[in-house]
Amino acid sequence: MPAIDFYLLDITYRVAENKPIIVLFARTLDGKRLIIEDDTFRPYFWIIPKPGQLDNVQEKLTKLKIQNNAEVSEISRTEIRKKNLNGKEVEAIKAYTNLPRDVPVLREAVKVWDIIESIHEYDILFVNRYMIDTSLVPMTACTAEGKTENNIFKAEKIKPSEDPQTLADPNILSLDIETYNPEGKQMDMNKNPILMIALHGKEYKKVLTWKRFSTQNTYIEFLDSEKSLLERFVQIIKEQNPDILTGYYSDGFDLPYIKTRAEINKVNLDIGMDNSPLKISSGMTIKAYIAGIPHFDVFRFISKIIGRSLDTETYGLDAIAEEMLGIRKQEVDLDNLYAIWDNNPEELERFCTYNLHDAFLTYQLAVKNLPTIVEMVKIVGLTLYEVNRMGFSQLVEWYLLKEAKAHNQLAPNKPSSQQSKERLAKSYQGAFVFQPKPGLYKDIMVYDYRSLYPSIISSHNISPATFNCTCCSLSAKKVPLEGKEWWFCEKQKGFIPLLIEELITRRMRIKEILRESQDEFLKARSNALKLLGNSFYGYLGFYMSRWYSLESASSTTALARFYIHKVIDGAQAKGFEVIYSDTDSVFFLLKENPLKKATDFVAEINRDLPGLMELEYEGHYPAGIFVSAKLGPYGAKKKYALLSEKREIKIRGFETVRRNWSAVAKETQIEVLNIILKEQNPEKAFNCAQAVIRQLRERKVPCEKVIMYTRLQKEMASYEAIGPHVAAARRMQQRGQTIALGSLIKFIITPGSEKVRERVKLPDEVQEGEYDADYYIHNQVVPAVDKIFEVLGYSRENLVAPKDQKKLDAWFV
DNA sequence: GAGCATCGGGG
DNA sequence: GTGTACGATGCTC
Repeated sequence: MPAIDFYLLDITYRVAENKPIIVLFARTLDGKRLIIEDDTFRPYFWIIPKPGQLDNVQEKLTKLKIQNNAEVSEISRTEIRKKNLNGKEVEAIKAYTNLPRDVPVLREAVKVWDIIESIHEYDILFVNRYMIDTSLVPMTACTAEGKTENNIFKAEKIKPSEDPQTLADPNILSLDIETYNPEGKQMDMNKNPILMIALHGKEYKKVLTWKRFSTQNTYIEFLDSEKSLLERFVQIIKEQNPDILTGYYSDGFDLPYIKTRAEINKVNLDIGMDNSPLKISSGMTIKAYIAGIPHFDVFRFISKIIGRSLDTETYGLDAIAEEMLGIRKQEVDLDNLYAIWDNNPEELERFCTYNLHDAFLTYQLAVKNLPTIVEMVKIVGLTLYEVNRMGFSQLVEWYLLKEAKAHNQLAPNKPSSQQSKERLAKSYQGAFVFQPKPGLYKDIMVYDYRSLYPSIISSHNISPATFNCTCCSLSAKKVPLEGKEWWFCEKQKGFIPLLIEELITRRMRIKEILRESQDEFLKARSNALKLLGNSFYGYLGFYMSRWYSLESASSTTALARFYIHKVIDGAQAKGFEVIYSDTDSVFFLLKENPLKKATDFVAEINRDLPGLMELEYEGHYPAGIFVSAKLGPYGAKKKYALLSEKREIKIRGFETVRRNWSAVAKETQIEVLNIILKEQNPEKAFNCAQAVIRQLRERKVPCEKVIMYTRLQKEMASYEAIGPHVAAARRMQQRGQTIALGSLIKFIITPGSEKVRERVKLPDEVQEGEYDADYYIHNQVVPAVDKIFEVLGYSRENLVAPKDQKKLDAWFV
């Protein structure tokens, strides 16, 4: 029988003659598009009868028939299987139906029978069920046997290839649109047309627009209407034939916009590989699907998965591209695009450049993030489209569902709404954070537990199935939680701890290889394994989880507290001064102790740790500063700055660095920390801060350093309190600029005796030196550094009104 | 302070 | 479509 090798890109199904037919969208190894159909797979779900009712249930199932208008739902076939459900062996009936849609109908009918215990896996989408049961892995090579009919390969057998290579160098095409928008942030796709569409591929650049102007740019192509622009867009997608289509928030903006405009202009958007149209599904989250072309929304992936490991707090394209690529967006005044479109089309070129640049950034971000998402696809076993739209808990859940099949486990059900409410109402104790003592320290040793939560779950066999097992009730060690008699099985490894152990050891092996050679794909795999492994703990305590277990989640944190205390107490007993600890890390001072004493101590801790748990050396920091909290004499948690051996400053939690403070405040803070930590010269740092204050007073600070930035949080009309930024926004409106929710407001506070809001001016309205020195001193520079100097014994008054400086005998505590 | 509502991203 | 979102933040009572 003819066989064919292919990369699987996407999957859907259709119904013909009361049979479901799986449709696989693939790319052959030589780059051609291919549709494969498999009509051998049938929907099913599981029923567990009550004890002694197996035959009764089975017989009743065979007779079950639900008539709904012309449609009849029935169980076509049953099988009896021994399965495992949360640690218990059960006899379950596998009930097949004709069509996927029969499953919910029949489940409703069976649900009320009093001879059944429970029903399982009735809500797993048909195509996902297919992916799990066949073990096919998207983006990697698969093999099908069968024959070609009418350009469609009819598969009889289908499986992963012997050597399942990953699709290398896929053809990615990114898109970005610009729209007519006279109302600022408020957008109306039913009213306002698309003005431009930019497309960017590896060797492809194009901007389509429908107003002519003279240009030398060959990538700009003029059309004569929005309708022809959209038609040309469809044509280009078909010509370029991308393996992946990407955009930035294209789920929620670009593609829905294109869809709406295509409907208004009566343009056929049949860009699916089966000629089906672009589908926009608007539930609570809007999604854009194209059959056969995985749609990769970079924003979705970053905001759900990658974002938390980035420094940026906003997920706008500009901030993300700057952090991940080191390239920013082009600056244009988008608020005026509509006016220029109407009145000055000769000025449109820079908007086309801007449009293309956004598509370029998106393309680069897609290339950069694809390896990680592809590794996730390979672990979880669902399509890129699906994985792209999942959060951490869903990734874990689908991974568990896939592995459940392989381990003969039945999946527990999702909670009912009643159950989720009950789960939401419960909480438990989290991580331990050591209250730091404010101070400037030297020779700080930092150790942390490697993958603390995952390694606890694995090493202590934590899972719903192993919780308070009957076999170990007397012998097992209890979880260190007061008032609880909790333990986890010590005889039989649980399904979840087994998987997490696998993830950890797989990652350890990869990291071993990575020590020798830097390989981007192995790095991505390591990253994907880490992200997934770290999500198990959260998953166990997440109220929507199938394998939810509050006992497991709270035992994990209880053990984490136990193990971190072990290090804190042990270090103190050895004579080290512990200055800080948060969740999985401990900071202590070396003082006069030799380094060997610290390494010996840590080796001793490691000897007693079970399983995969390990306390690792994180670093030695020659200097570090911990500042005090807003209130009281104790130190602020999660707020410190360290100097590494490589003489790099590591700042945590100083909010002024991140927020939209003026440059003069930010720069002063960083400079002060640098001098204190690198030169260990508080006096010089103090003088530096005083010098800045003096320069402010003498109006020598350039205006660009005193500009403040705020993004409008509300529509202008809804502001009751007129803060400086609202006053600035009003000024901008008076000058004819369109201001709405989200507009970036730049302003400067100028001198005078009126209220602050009456002294707000826009950057281009002020002369050099025209700023309110007192305002910048007291509201910007001083708050940015006063906590730092407080630690050093300088008071706020010293800083602002320079007199003789206080002399400190010892800078280091 | 709990409970409800909105927002994010995009032009 | 064998599915329904999520976590942070602000506003109101």
